Amino acid sequence: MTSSLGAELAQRGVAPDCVRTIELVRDVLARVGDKWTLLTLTVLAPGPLRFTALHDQVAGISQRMLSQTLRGLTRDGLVTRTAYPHVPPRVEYALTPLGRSLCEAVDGLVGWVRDHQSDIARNRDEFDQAPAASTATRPYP
Amino acid sequence: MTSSLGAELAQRGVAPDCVRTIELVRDVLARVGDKWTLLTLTVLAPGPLRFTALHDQVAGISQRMLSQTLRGLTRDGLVTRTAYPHVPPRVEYALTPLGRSLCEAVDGLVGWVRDHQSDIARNRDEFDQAPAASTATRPYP
DNA sequence: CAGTATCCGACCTGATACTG
DNA sequence: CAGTATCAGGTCGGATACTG
Repeated sequence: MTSSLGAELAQRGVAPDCVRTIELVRDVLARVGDKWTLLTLTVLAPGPLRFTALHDQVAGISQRMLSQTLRGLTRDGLVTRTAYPHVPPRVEYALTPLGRSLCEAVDGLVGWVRDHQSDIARNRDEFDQAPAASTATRPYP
Repeated sequence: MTSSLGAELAQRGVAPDCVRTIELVRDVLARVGDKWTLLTLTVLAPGPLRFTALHDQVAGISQRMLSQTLRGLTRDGLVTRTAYPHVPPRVEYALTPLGRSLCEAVDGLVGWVRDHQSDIARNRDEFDQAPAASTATRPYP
C-alpha cells in the first residue's frame, strides 16, 4: 500500500485505473479471506489430499462448502483436481506452483497478524468498554 | 504459509492451536477482504480525511457502509476518529501506525496480485470454457 | 456535516438428504 | 467415495429517510 498502491495514487486527486487494481486485489483477498480458503490452502500445503481427507482435516467444513471452495481454487489455477477412474472414486487435490506462491505471499500477512493480534485484541476491548469517549475528546480548545 | 504456517503444522497430523492462529488470520483477512476496507485504507493512506471527503473518494460506497467500515477500523485501532466540536461537525479519520503497518503487510499481497492477475484471469477463462475435461483426464492408464 | 434508523433483496452458510 | 440438490436461517449491502 505505502509503496505499490500508495505510489499509484500518490496524489489523492483521482484513482484512474488504480481502482481496477484494487478491485482485483480485493477479489483475491476476498477469496483468501473467505471462511474456508485459507484453512484449505494450509491443509493442502504439505502435500496432495483426497476429498475425504480434506473434509476430515479442515474440521467443521461441510461437503458443500468444501467442494465449493475447491472448485473456486481449481478455477483460479491455485489447486489441481485429479480424478482417478477407480470404482470407489478417488480424487486428489494439490497445490499448483501458483497456489504455492500465493501461500508464500500470504505468509507476510500471517506474520503481521501474529505480531499484532494482541494489539488488535486490546484495541477492541478498549473500544468496546469506552464507547462514550468518541464525542467527548477535542484535540484543540 | 510455506514458512510460518507451513512450519507450524509441518506434520499433517493435527493442528493444535495452529488453527487458532489461522482463525485470527482469517479474521483479519476477512476484514481487509471485505467490500470496502481495502479501498478505504488506500484512500486514507496519503493522509487524514473527513467523512464527506472519504464518501466522495471511495466512490460508490453508501454512508451506511462507510460509517460501518470506519467504525470497524477504529475499533481495531487501525484508524483514529477525531471529532472537532464545531457547529458544522468536523470529523477526521487517519491511519494509526498500526494501520500503516498493516498497509505495508498487505503490500506484499498487492504485489503478488499484480504479478499474477493475468495468470488467474487466464486460468478462469480456461476453466470456464472447458468444464467437461475434469472427469475425462486420467493421469495413468 | 456526519452520521443513524429502517426496510428489503441478494448472497453466503450449514444441515440434511440423495446419487454416480 | 465424492460429490450435488434442496431448503432454511443469517448476514451483507444498498436505497431511502431522518436527526444533532
